[in-house]
Amino acid sequence: MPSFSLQTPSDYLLSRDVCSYGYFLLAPNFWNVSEQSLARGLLLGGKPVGVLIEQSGRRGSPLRIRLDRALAGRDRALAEAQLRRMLRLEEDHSHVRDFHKVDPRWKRSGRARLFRSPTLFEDVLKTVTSCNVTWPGTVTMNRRLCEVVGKKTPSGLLTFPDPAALARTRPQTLRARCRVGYRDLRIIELARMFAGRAAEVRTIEDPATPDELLHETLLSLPGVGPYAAANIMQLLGRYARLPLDTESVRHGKTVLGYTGSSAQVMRRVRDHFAPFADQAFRSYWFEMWEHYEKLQGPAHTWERDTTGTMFTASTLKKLAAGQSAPTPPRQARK
DNA sequence: GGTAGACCTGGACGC
DNA sequence: GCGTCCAGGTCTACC
Repeated sequence: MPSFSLQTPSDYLLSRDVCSYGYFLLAPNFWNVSEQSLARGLLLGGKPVGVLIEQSGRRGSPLRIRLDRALAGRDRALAEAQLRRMLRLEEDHSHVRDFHKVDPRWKRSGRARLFRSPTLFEDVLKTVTSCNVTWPGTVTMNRRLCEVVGKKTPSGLLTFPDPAALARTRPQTLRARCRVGYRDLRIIELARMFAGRAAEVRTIEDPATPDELLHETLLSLPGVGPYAAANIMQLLGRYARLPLDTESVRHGKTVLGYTGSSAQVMRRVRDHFAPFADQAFRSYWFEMWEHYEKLQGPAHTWERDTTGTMFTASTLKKLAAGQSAPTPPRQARK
């Protein structure tokens, strides 16, 4: 099996830094709990390749990337760039230290990096498929998008659909087979914008774009409102805005002890994290993540098809109340 | 600028 | 097993 190694920042820990955001539970990602490794397909110039990512030994040790087909120079560079994006390998130790200076609560565990997708397009689609739907619905939509529009690698792993393929897909197919509902036309429009590298996409991808303009541009995308725009911003490494949703209200009420209407609780949550300034999202997120781990155990022990499907409001409510969790649904959080 | 209602799916619940 | 209710963020129409 062809393989190569990838250097990591001195504090990098695969199990902690992958299992840090719910997208690690969404297809085509597959976190193998017993092996503590991540497998998925990547698309390199339209051609699929399966990758298996492992880290043996201590934090900061290099990653071993096993491939299910050999890669030539350019494809190898493309694969490496996608893996670096997904694993946030550009966020080095000094970057992590900056966050821990603002919020020292996470210094001991070392939490700072948030898992994301190999491409911005996949991050945008994963965000759009997490809106106005419960978590099991997001899980289903991503799995079916990969099964129906994604490609199979030589070893049978799946890739996330590329924009060009999704742009060619009929809305009825997305609705009937991928269960995306009314999101069908919005997803196709997004795919067209990314496939055609629309001006909006170039603005969003440009690291020099100021936060305000980035936010406005994201809001102009189909299917992207205030929650999705703020979430895509954190996925781009802009942590000042909070993607406030019903989970924020639940966190505000159950963990922070706030009372009042949803709008009032949301305002208090936003004000609570305002002192963390441009690190607000990470403080907010790791507080919520710690709460999930208290209820479900460490994230690196969550199986995609069982624990990973259980993040529904009612399950969390029951778990928080100390009741036993119900049997998980057949199919396999943010 | 603020608000009400439609959009669609699937889980929960009652019978 | 079936029917009904409800959760979930975005978008449009309307005031």
